[in-house]
Amino acid sequence: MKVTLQTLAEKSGFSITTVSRALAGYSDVNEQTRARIKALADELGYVPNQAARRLQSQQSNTIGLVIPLTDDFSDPFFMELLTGVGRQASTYGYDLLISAHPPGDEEMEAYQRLVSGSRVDGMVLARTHINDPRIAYLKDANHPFVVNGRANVDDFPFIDVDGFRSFHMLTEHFIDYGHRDIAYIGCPPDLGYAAARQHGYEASLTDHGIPINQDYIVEGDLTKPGGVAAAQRLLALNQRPSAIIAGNDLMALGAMQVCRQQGLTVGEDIAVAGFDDIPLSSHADPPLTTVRQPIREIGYQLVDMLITLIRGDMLDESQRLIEPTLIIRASSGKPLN
Amino acid sequence: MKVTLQTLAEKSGFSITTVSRALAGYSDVNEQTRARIKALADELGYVPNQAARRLQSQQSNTIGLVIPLTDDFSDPFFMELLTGVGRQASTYGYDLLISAHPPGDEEMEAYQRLVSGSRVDGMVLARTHINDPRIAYLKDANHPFVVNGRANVDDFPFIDVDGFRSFHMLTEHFIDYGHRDIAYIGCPPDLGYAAARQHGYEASLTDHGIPINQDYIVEGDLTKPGGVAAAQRLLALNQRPSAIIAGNDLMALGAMQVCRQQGLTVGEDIAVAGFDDIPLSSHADPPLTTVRQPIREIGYQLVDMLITLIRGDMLDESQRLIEPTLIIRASSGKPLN
DNA sequence: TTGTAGGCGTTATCAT
DNA sequence: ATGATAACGCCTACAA
Repeated sequence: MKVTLQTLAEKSGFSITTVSRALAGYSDVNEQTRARIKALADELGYVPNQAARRLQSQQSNTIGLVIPLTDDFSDPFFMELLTGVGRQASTYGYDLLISAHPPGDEEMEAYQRLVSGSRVDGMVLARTHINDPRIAYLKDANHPFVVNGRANVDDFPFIDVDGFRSFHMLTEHFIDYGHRDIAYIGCPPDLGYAAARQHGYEASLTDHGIPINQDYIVEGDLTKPGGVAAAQRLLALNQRPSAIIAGNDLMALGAMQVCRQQGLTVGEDIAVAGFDDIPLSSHADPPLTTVRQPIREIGYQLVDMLITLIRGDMLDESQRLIEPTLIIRASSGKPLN
Repeated sequence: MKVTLQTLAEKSGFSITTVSRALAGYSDVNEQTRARIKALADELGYVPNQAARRLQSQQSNTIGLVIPLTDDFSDPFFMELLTGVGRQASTYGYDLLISAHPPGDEEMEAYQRLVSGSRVDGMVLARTHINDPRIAYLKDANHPFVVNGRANVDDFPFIDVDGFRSFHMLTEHFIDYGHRDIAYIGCPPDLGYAAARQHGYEASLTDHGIPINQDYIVEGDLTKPGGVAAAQRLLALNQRPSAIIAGNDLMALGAMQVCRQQGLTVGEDIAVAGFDDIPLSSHADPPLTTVRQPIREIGYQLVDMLITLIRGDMLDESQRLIEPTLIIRASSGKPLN
């Protein structure tokens, strides 16, 4: 049932070599011969065996992507990234290998299996940590990889949305609306983008001479329950904030939920904003003000970069900071007077 | 830089065979020898080359999943499925190969590449069509596969949520609330589950002696814009329905949007329900009544089945219909009196 | 307990 | 224009 070059060779009377080259389009094959072989291949439904091809070519034509599995996982971020990466990979004729890993699991092992085992030609990393062992490993292994996000050492190819700008914009927006008591639900500090986001928030306050109130800065874990917990702490303060900026939309949605439960009308009594613009956000009640990062587009570009690296070509621009877009919705409320 | 069995053999002084078997845990290797070889392998960071291993074993230890890429794509369904499948696959030590395909593209070619090219040991199919060429192909190729969803011939392993029951339940629910003018936004009829869902709806009406009004049955395309279009037609009817059941949540959300735009308050002036319970639904305004299918759980079970098939074992139960859960939310409104 | 000798399917090199 | 041969890295009879 399995058709190999061998099969075609026997049935056609030519050698394996000739069959192989006829199919590969080499010029030194008689057109008659080629036609006959191609017809036969079609007829028998020949499909090259990838394992053999890879063993021979030392290439896998596959891109790897590790998805961290949180339990909270309807994470739309990865779906979008996956979509972008998968689509673009397929246009290059590359497969996409997904490794889905429970958190805490030895994630590094997954990387080693993929990389050193020659399963993939290159890796796409996302959600980087400040000291990311994966980056260290891939750099050390001298294996092609691209990153969405940054780490403390930035001497590797990455594409990221400008986190500083994003949160600066959000904070400006609220200050613009008249808020001064603006709280911030941060991201886990070990994440690559955590610092930049918080700096953006703080810088905007400072720009306007608003002192930074440490009570207004709480840490979140990127999940909705995390947002709930954080917001509860903020609303329990003696002087509760009039606006809350969350490090991502999921946490912002959690915060909104708490506000509602405590009888506050989001967009009137309190303003809330997030970051990501996940689909949920535009449908939330009220729709959530946020910052959009073009994740799918980032996925495309990541693959472009990665393929370039895999081919051994030079990157004309190995680090891109993408301009975010502020999306103002009803959760911001109206400007205070 | 690459460490192969060859490398270990040279450095250790043993033959490739011995090294191979020492690492594979064969019993006929001197424990001293094994220890030395293992230590060496660790030290040098040996990782088996997958391509070679696959070529030899004729197995890929990989499961394939094709994701259809619609442009409307924030489709949470596949993310959930992917999560379930990926997670379970990894517990079996299997990789997950994703093929993301633009719609209309020769999807079949993707399958052929994966299957006949020996890239994957088995396939997970989702969103099946009524006459699904993929199923025909995989059956013909005698290649292990499992399906989420059904087709017109059901002699293959699948797991599906009971679509008939689901829409029967939804319709019962609305009839219970006092509705009689209940419209249905259907799914593309070529989808495997389309018929069962509509039958569930119709059967419930018939059970209660409510005539089936063809004007109340319109076809949708599973997208939100599709739901918008369908709802617009329904609301333009002389006697507009008092309740709308959509074939999935995305369309239901589109319908809700139209209702709002036309000045109707969903949950009061008109009732709306969907199917899937995507994350969006619980956050919609008002939250959407729907039916939940445990997608991730289905993903686990699909992989269990598939691995069983790959190993050549028998399935004790090759077709499972899963009981859906009705989730009543505010979009149903209160019972009419 | 260890080693030798194939072979998995493909491509590249070198003859013919 | 075509074919024989080797090699990619691994596994597994079969020998020793």
